[in-house]
Amino acid sequence: MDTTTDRPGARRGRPRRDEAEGRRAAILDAATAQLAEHGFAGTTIEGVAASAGATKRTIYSHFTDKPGLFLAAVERLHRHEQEGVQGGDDLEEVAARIVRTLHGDDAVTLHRLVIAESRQLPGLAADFYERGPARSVDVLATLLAAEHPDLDAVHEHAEELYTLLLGEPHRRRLLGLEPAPTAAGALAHARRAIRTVLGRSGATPA
Amino acid sequence: MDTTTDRPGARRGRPRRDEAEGRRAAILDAATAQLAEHGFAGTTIEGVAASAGATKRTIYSHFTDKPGLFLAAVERLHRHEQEGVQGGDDLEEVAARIVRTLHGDDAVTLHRLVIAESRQLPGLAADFYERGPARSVDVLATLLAAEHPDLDAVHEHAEELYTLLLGEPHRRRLLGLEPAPTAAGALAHARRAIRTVLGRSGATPA
DNA sequence: TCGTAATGAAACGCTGACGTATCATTAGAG
DNA sequence: CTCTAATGATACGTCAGCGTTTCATTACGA
Repeated sequence: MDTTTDRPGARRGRPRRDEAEGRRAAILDAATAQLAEHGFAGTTIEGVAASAGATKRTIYSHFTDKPGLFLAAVERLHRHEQEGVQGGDDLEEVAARIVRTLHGDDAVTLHRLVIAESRQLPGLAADFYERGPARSVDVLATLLAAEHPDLDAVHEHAEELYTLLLGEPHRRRLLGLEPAPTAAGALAHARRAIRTVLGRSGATPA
Repeated sequence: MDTTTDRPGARRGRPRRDEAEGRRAAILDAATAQLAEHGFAGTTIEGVAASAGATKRTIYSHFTDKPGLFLAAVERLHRHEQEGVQGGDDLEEVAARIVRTLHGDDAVTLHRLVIAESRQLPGLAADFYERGPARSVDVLATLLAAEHPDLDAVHEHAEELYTLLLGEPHRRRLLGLEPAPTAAGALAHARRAIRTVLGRSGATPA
């Protein structure tokens, strides 16, 4: 259930260097889990503290207040996703990696969280879209243009491709209705999406 | 700002028949707005009461408790969406109506709300998917099969079509980044999605 | 070696929200 | 006409959670 649950007999006093680093990460882990499960309003600092084996004292000294903790957790998820969607050379390979990354637990959690709080924090939603979907579409557009030089409306095709790379499986992931796909499933999904967008005929295979 | 904000000099005592009906609807309107904006945990009964021009007394007598109010609001949104996605005869016409309905404020609010609370209420998420996306996919599959008899893997094509009918515009709607499309925009979007799924060539136009 | 920084443990004040109860008032039913 | 049901206005008890503070304790830096 909870891997980092309570640690009742924690030593008191100033922690060692390595402990301090791990502590901060443990707090963010616990915060991410709580935020994903209960949303911002439903998450309690004491719950995070208990789950991370820390105390409110430590959390406040690291993150100032509740919004600070929330933003730090979201920022970390952002970085994870961006690392998983970096460009490559082969369209099919990149598409498959996008499928795997975006259907993973971290990306789905981030996506769900940003949607849930989008009314409260419109800036966060805009930032998410720019750094996430919009950036992925750009990556796909570049590869599409390279592999299919005579394709028109490249950006629109790239957007359709991105939409299909998520598709209903991703919606069901957002709703918590099914687990992440396997690597093989992700590749098959990516191939199918590419074929659909390129018009089944394969339009000018490079 | 708020159309139904406070009504300080409301008459006391038992309301007339028509008043009682309108009151219940006003409470659900206010609850829906608050839930969409702040989520379940962030919504307060007193806030709903103030916004609806009612009192907690009335709300509790109608809906028992906070979850009861939440479920009633979600149920009403569900019915609205289902009314807007009923079957028709023409694929293009039905697809365009799906685009218009699902990009509308009510459907987007419902979608966002269910995603936000999906961890807390998995049953709600499953119910939403069955009554919403899954049902729409079935409607589309029936029309696809009728208009394109030699199309294979009809259900998979219908699912792709549904995904494209939402697409990135719908994701941006969920994130609150853009307004609902116009009727003309929805029709163009539907046509483009159909063309993409049918392979651009138009595959056996009926 | 010694002072300082960072933490644990625990308690505190405060605010806000849920759900209930009381009293006054008015529409509807018999 | 009388009695009841449903509401407004208001206050209340209770509890949870935020952010702070105090004291004890331990690693780190000069």
